[in-house]
Amino acid sequence: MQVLSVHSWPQAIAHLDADAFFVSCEQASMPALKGKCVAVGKERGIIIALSYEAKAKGVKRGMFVSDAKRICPGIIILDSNHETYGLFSVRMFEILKRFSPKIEEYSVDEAFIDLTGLRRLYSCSYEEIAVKIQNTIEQELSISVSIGISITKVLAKIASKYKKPHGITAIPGNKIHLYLSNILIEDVWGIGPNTASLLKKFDIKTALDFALKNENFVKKYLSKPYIQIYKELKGEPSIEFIEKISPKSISKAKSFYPPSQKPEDLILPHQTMPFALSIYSLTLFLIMALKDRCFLFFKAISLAS
DNA sequence: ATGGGTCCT
DNA sequence: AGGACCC
Repeated sequence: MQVLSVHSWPQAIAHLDADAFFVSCEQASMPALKGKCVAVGKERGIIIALSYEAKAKGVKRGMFVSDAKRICPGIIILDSNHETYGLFSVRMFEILKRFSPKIEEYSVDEAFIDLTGLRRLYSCSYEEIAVKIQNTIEQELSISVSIGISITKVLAKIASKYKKPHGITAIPGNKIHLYLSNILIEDVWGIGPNTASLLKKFDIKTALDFALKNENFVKKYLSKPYIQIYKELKGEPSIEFIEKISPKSISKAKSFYPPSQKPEDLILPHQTMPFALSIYSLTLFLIMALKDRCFLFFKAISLAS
């Protein structure tokens, strides 16, 4: 089997993914819930997050609460509390910033951490730095995380998912092929159902099958994002590391049931009022928040159907 | 499933 | 504007 990259660590990118984040936050706030079947999503009647104990009983995300209770009697269903999750998230990123100045906040519960060159500072391997990060978050926040380390973002993503929950997986450049052969093409970050089925027509079933194609093939059939993924799978960094997440737009959208046919439909039904109010409060919020940044302006406040 | 995003063509 | 993909 051929080697995709000869160097072990030309750079070291970690991807951190919290385990069952929303439920972990609830369990950290209410320790009596630890080790139990717990889910979040009571208010809408649909499960949006669940503990590993509940997953083991076959409860799935998107399930009706009523079905979850049937499959898993005794499951504790909680209202979601996004403000709390946001606070845990902020504290988690604060911890990460103690380990490296270069952090990408990818979502509430995910981050990329550039660890390149930090082995000397910590006098240990990249994998051991990841263990220190994992332990610190565990001790200070009572949140369990999984961490993957490799030489590109796409490979770090694969690594963090490789062992979960509470896993640490390091994929050095000279061992990429050993891991990619176990990864289905549809499980690669950025490869959705459409692209996966296209690639399967060319007999590409695993991430390794894709990485071993020649570049001309990839350029012939696929667009830019997929060429980047292809390069990253081979160990060549192509996706930019984004240190600051500043939203380019803020919007509020809602669908109407039944679909609106005429302008009055958007005004008359009383259930559209909360939407009108939220647009109004969003506008007020933006005016307050952007007051002293005169280069920002409203391009559109839209109603979507 | 749904709602909020990004990037690319 | 529409498509594909992400969490």
